[in-house]
Amino acid sequence: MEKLKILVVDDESRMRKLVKDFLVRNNYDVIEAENGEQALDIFFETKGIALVILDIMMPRVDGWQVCREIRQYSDVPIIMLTAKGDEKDELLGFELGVDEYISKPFSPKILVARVEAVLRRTAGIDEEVIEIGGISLDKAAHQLKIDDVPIDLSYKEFELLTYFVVNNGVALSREKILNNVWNYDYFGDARTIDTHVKKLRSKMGEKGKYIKTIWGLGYKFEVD
Amino acid sequence: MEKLKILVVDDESRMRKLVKDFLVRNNYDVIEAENGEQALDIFFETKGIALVILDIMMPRVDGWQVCREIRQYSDVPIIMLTAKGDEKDELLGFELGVDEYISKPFSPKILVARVEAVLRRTAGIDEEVIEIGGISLDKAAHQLKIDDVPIDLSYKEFELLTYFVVNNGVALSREKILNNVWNYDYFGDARTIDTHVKKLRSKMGEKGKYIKTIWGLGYKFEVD
DNA sequence: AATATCTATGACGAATTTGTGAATTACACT
DNA sequence: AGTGTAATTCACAAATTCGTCATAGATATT
Repeated sequence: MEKLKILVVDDESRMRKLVKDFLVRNNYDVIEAENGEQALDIFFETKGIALVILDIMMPRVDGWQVCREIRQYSDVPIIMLTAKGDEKDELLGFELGVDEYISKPFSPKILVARVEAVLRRTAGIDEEVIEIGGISLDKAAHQLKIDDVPIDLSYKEFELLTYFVVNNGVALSREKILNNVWNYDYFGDARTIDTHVKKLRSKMGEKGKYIKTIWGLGYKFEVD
Repeated sequence: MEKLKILVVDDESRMRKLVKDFLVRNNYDVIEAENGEQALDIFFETKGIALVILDIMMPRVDGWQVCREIRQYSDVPIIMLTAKGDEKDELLGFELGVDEYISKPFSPKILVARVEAVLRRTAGIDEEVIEIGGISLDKAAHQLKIDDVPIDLSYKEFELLTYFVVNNGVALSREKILNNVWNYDYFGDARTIDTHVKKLRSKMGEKGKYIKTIWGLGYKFEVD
């Protein structure tokens, strides 16, 4: 998965650096803006910003103003940096559609925890679909689509294919497959995997060849 | 629209009364519990609780424990009442899936604002009429129409069909269906779902096929 | 090239799951 | 209590899946 982009807006460079450091260390991609105008410019010119962290207190165009403008066009989650315990701020913020608050001063852990909570709440909802090489696996619907054509799989077939796709490019021994797709208490014939692979390949048509046989070992899913 | 039910859990009756008053004044229906066990009993016996407000500090079964137990079966939004500025609490809470915090002491406005923010975030699907593929479900009137022809359903049938439609395209296990359409304390035969599905399908005529069987898993509502 | 080992495939049947009609129970309203 | 409706359970039929096996084919090793 790609890194998520977070736009950090604060007029104090010291504060920006602080926030950025924590986030970068947690594998986010951070873009900085040092005032409101710049923030809006960057936001509307940059695609795929997953979250905006806004300081309220900024000269000329303050955090509220930035928030309002963004909200006219976007539902991107917004976290506000606020002075400790200012209730009026929080109330205004909820009306403007702010997702979360962080009071200064804050600890790195709180920062990261709230960022992740917000992202989980917003983006996390439908991360249930895996797509690769024209193959789409919708875990929620338990549905395979190949080039947007729905293809019915049995329960086991779906589980097996999901396991293959999640481990894209990794060679999997039969034992490993049994332990992960079957219950641990299954002690039957490992050859049953072959049979399921056969069915998968035939149901998947042209794309069936993505399930590769590794002689003497097992199988590997790989898109050319 | 009906009043939303909020479960308030706190061992101090003074605090419960305080919270209740604010919420009642804002047109919520408040249920009280004075300890963790009672909270869990009430929660799992009462249908349609839209939000739980939990005090962390309670004797015997504390707020965390209650939160954990609820989260095993339900995604109901949870707000925690916490002592001011306790970071460790917040961090633990995010892991447990807490939606929001309110530090004591708090003002009525903050309380109501956060409650509404959380409900707005989660309760999103609250339309009166759901329409999809020629099927129209009027929640208020408890009436199904198929191609504008009214069709009478029993209470359970309507609830079940609503649950299917709201989760359009999502595979639902029998267990999940039981937990959401039946009360949490129903421990009867899951096959009763089959019977209701049968009746639904037959009453829905041609559109009955939208309720699909997922062999070895459960059911899925999906319009082709 | 011969041999041994591993994999692919089609067919079959046991086991499991689901569909369905009928019987039973629960429950509200007279 | 009696009636009628809805909800649940039950029993059996129908459908589907899963694993095994036998055989054919493929790959590596000598």
